[in-house]
Amino acid sequence: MDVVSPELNSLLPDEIMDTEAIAMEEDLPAEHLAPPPPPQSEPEPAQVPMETEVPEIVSLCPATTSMQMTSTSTNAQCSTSTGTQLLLASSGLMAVTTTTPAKTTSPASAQNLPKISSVTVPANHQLIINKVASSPAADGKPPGAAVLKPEGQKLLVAGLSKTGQPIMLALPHTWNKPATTQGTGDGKAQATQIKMVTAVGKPVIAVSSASQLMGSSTTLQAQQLKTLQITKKPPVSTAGPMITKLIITKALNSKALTSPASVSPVVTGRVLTQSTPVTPPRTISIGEAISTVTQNTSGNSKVAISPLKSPSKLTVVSVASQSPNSPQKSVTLPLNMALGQQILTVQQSATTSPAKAGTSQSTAQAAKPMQTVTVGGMGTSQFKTIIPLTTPPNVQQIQVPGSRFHYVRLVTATTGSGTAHTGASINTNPSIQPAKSVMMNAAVRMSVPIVSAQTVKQVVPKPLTSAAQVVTTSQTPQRLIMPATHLPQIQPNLTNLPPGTVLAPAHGSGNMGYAVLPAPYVTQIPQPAFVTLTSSSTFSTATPIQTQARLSLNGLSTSEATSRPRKPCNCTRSQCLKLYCDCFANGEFCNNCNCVNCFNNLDHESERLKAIKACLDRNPVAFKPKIGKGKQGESDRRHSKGCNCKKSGCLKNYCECYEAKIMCSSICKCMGCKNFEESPERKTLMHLADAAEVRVQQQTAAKTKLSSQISDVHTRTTPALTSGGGKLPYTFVTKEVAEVTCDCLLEQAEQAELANQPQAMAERLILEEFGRCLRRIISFAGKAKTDCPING
DNA sequence: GAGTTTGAAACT
DNA sequence: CAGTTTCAAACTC
Repeated sequence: MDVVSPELNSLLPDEIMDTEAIAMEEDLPAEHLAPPPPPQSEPEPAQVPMETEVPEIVSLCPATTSMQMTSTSTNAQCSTSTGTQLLLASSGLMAVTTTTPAKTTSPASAQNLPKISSVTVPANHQLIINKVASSPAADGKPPGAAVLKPEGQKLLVAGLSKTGQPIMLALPHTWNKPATTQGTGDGKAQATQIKMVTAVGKPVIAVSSASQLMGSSTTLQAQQLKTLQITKKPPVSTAGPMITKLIITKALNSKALTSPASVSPVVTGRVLTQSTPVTPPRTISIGEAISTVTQNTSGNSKVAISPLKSPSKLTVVSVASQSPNSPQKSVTLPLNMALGQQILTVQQSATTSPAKAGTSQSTAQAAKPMQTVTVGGMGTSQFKTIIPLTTPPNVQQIQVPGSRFHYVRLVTATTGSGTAHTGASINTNPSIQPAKSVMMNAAVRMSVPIVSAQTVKQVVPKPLTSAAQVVTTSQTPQRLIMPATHLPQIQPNLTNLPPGTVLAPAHGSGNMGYAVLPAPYVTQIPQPAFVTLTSSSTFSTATPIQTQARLSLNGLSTSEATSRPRKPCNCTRSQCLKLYCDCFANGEFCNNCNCVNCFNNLDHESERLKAIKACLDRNPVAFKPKIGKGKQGESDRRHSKGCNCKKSGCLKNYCECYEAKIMCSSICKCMGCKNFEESPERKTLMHLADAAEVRVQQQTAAKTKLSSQISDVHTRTTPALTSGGGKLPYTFVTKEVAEVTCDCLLEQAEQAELANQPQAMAERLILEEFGRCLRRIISFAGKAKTDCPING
C-alpha cells in the first residue's frame, strides 16, 4: 500500500480528527489502527464497479471550499483548473476520504510524488481521477489493497457537482510510486491511498494524495452522504495509533444520514461533547445532514444547546479548545446545503506547535486562509463567497448580492493569536495551513444558519478585543444579532438557557468563557443557510435555532411564523435599542421599519452592542423567549414571567399571554383575568378568531380557484378568439366559473351570518362579492380579447 | 390617520 | 422590591 514518508509524516499534525467516532467508524473500524479487516468486512468489496475498482482514493472537496491534498514535502498537489488549491471541486455534495492504508509501510519519497496532472470531467457526474502514467510503484501493492492502475485509475463519484459535471483528476503515476527506497524496501507501493465512497455505499474512488494521508473508504447510503476522510498514519507501526483524519460528511439530500459514518456525535438539536481518547486522534468533521452535524472533538468540552428539536434542523456548535500541545489543524468546511440544514463547523486550532503547520506550509501551495460562507437556500444550496483572509484582517464582510446587511461577524480569540483563521476552505492536509492560521488557537469557528428564503438572520459575535470577521449571506432582511459584548456574568447554567442559546466554551487556557446568545437572535430561521463564524475564546457564538423555537415562543405555528414577516417597528425615541423595539428584542436589525433615529443597524453597531449588554445586565435572560414550554409540552406553555394586566382582562393583545395564545398562569399578576381555560369570554374570542381565520382561508381559496378557472377558460377560448370574431364576455362564464362564483357568494353569505349581519347587509355583501366576480370575469374576457385580437 | 389605551420596559 | 415614567404596540374612532 501507499506509504507516507517520514518527513511528511512529521509534518503532518499528529491529530486531525478522529473519524471513528464520527463518521466512518463502522465501515472501517480497525482501519487506522489495525491491519485491514478481512474483505468481507468491507461492504461489497468485490462488487465495486469498474470505475471504482481501484480502492485508491481521490480527494475531493466542495467547489466552494478548497481542499488541499498536497503534501508539503512532495509538492504534489491537486489543483483545479481554476488554480484553486484543491484536488477536486464538487458541488459540495460529495465526500472524500483519503487515508493511508494501515498496510502501507514504506514512505514515499517526496521527490517522486507526482502531481495530479489533469482533472477530467466526464459527463456523468462522476469524478474521475487518473494517474497520468503508470508508475512502477503500483506494482508493489499487496493483494487486496486497491491500487490505482498505472494507466490512470478513475474514481467516480456520482453527483459530484451540482453542475452535473464530473471532475476528473489525473494522478501522475508516480503517486503510488514508492518513494525512494526508504526503509521498507519491500517494494510495496506506498502512495497514499484515498478511497472514495460512492453514494451507493461502495468505495468508488481511490486517489493517492501527495500528502501522507491515509484514506479509508466509507460506505454511505445512497445519495445521502459523502464523506471525506483524511487520515494520517505514521508510516511505521511503531508510531502508534496516531491518526489524523479529516472527515467531511455531507448529506446529499435532505434525508437524514443513515450511515453511521455520517452520524456525528452531534445529535439533532444539540451538540454533544466528544472526548478524545488519550492519544487522541483528532477529528474534525464537517458534515451536512439535515438532522445531524458533525462535530469535532477535542480535549475540551463544548456544548451547544439547542432545545429545539426539529429533526430537520440542527444547531451546531461545538467549540473545543485544543490541547495545548496538539498541533493545530482544523478544517471547516461549509458545504452547501441542499436542504435547509444547519451546519455547524468547528474549528480548532492548536495553541502550540504551530511550527509544524508552518513547515508543511512552506512546501504546500500557498494556501491562504479562506473564509467561506455557504448559503443554503431552500432546496438550492448556494455557495457563497470565499474570501481570502489577509493577515491582519480581523474584520471582513461578505456581502451577498441583494442583501442589505447580511453578515456575520467573526471574532478572534483574545488570547489567541492575532488572526483568526477563517478558512472555510478545507485543508485536507492540515499541515498546509499557514502559520497564521495556526494562531487561531482560540478561535472557534461556528456555522450559523442563515435564512436563505426570506429572512436572514445574522449572528454577530462580539469582538472582544480583536478583529472580527463578517460574513454575510443571503438576501433577506432579517438577521440575527448576537450580542457582541463580553458577558462574563453569564454562567453556563445550562438548565436555564433559552432554546437556541449557545454556550461556547472559551478556548484557551482552560478557562471557559461562555457567551450567551439570546435565543431569539438565533431563531426564526426558516431556511437555514450556513455561515461560519469564528469567535474568540471568551466569546461565543450563536447557534442556529430553528424556526420552531421561536414559534414556540409566541405561540404561532411554524407556518405562521415563517410565513409572516416581522412587523416593522415604529420606534421614535428608543432608537430601537431598547426592548421596546420588537426588532431589537428579537435580535434583528431594523429593516424596512418606520422607526426614527434608529440605531439598530450596522451603522451603529457599537451603540447597539452597548444596548445589548445593558439589556443583559438588567436581565440576563432578556433575550430569552418569554414563552417557554411547560413540562407537559405544548399545552403547558406559559409565560415565563406572567403578565401584569389590569384592564384588558388579559383578552387583548396588550396581554403577552393572550398575544402568545396561551393561558394566564399562576405566576401572572393580572387583575380581572379572563384568560383561563374555562373563561366563556375567552372561548368566545377564540372561537371568533378561529372562525375569522377559517373564513379568510376559505375566501382566499375560493378566489384563487375562481381566478384559476377564469384563466383556464381564457386559455381554452383563446383559439376561438384568434380564429374567429372573438367572444363576448358571457362566453367566459362556463360551468366551472359559475360554480366557483357561487362558492364565493356562499362564502360571503357565511361570513355575513357569522358576523351576525342583518339580512340586508348580508345581501349587500353577497352582491358586492358577485360584482367582484363579474369584474374578474370581464377583466379576463377583455384581456383575452386584447391578447388575442381578432385580426391579430 | 389621529388619538387613546394599555402594559412591558426602563428608571428611580 | 415597589413606585413611577417611558415607550411603542394595540386599539378606537
